[in-house]
Amino acid sequence: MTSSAEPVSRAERKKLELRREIIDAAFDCFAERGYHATGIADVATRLGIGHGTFYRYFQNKRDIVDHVVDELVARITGALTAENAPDAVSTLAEYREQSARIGESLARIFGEDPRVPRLLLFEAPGIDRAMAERILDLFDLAAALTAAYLSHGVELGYLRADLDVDNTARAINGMILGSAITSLRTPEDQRALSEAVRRVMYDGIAS
Amino acid sequence: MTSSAEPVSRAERKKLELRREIIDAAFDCFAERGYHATGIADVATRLGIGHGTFYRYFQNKRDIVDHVVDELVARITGALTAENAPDAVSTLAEYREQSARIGESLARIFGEDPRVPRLLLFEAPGIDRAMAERILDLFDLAAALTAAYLSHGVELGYLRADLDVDNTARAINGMILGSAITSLRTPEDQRALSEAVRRVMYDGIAS
DNA sequence: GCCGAAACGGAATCGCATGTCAGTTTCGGA
DNA sequence: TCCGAAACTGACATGCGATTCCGTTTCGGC
Repeated sequence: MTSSAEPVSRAERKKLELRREIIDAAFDCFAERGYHATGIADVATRLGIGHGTFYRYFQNKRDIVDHVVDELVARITGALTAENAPDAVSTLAEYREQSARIGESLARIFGEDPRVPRLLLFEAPGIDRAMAERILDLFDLAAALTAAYLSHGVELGYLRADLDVDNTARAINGMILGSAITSLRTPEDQRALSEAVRRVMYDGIAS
Repeated sequence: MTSSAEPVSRAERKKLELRREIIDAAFDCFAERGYHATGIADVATRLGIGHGTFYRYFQNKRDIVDHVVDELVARITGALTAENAPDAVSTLAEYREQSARIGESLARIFGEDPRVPRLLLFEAPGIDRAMAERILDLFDLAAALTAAYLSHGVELGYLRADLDVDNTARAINGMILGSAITSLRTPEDQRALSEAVRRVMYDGIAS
């Protein structure tokens, strides 16, 4: 279920492996020096390959940044949805636990590796209109998930009946976004920050 | 008190005027097409001047974006501090009013003109390390102001005594940031969104 | 070991935006 | 009206980085 047809040939595997290494190297470069400041040659040099080789794996510079972002988006949506269906819980305690769990994994993805917020929030939006839209789509997706989560809480009676789920979802996601950005400078007190977020949230939305 | 020495000569005034028009045109271009996608020639053409003239007013491309950002930062810090000293209020009602007022003016700056969030949040961070730092500095400044504001509320007893002012300030600013980003796609329900933010805030932090 | 195909590398190409500069125009004062 | 200074202009020089392309190397099968 992970992938349709596993490549068997030895060469095939090597190829896929290099392809992956290129994506990783590009991620590094883009996050460190910025998209516009890194040349294809930089990415190639980092791997010790000729930069002509790059073009055997990707169409062009724009192409690869899409793949890099694909990966990050997949990682994030994975964390957001994995075993975290909004209707998987049915007690208040479980509900809070789940929210803590989601917060944890998001904080891990964004907080443990500063390259992630730096690329997604700082570099990507300035690349292109299309890329900016992708990032906004990601925000919308997150907002929709959070809203579904809140809706469920309202239905179960854990949250205020008059809660404006859509806008509150955006507000909450904004707090998380703020945490991610803060983590760029202050990777330390991630814990205290997410505690503050949760505190604002729950003392605010609990019925 | 606005400026030290007013230029008198007719020519001087013309010069300053053009200088301003260049900044405005650059702002337009950078926000619409993006910093990297706009050339000096684009800015010049928009004003109907030769692009060589541009260099009589600004050192280079990097120079002007700094001036554009200067202006926006000034506008924002102005809104944040003008007649909004955290200790200017002494009743809960006034306190809420002030928070509403600050929220209003921020929402106006960011919401009324999508170029502002687009440039500050989407374009600027990807220009440069230095520019990214400037944006982070702006966040830090805002966090400090919000924190001071919260501290005052705690002292007066309006807010929870155990409030983690610094981190809560970041969380709150995150909500505002989220609103600004949302406004890029949905300029309509700005009202409902800021109401949701205030609701989360007050029902969360009031003692 | 030999061969053909596929992968690789990096010199060469190409386009483009920045920044310069020398000729031209504008303008204020005499 | 004339003059010199300052402002303006856009053709040009430059540099840089993305992409191409072809000679070279590697590799798997025989």
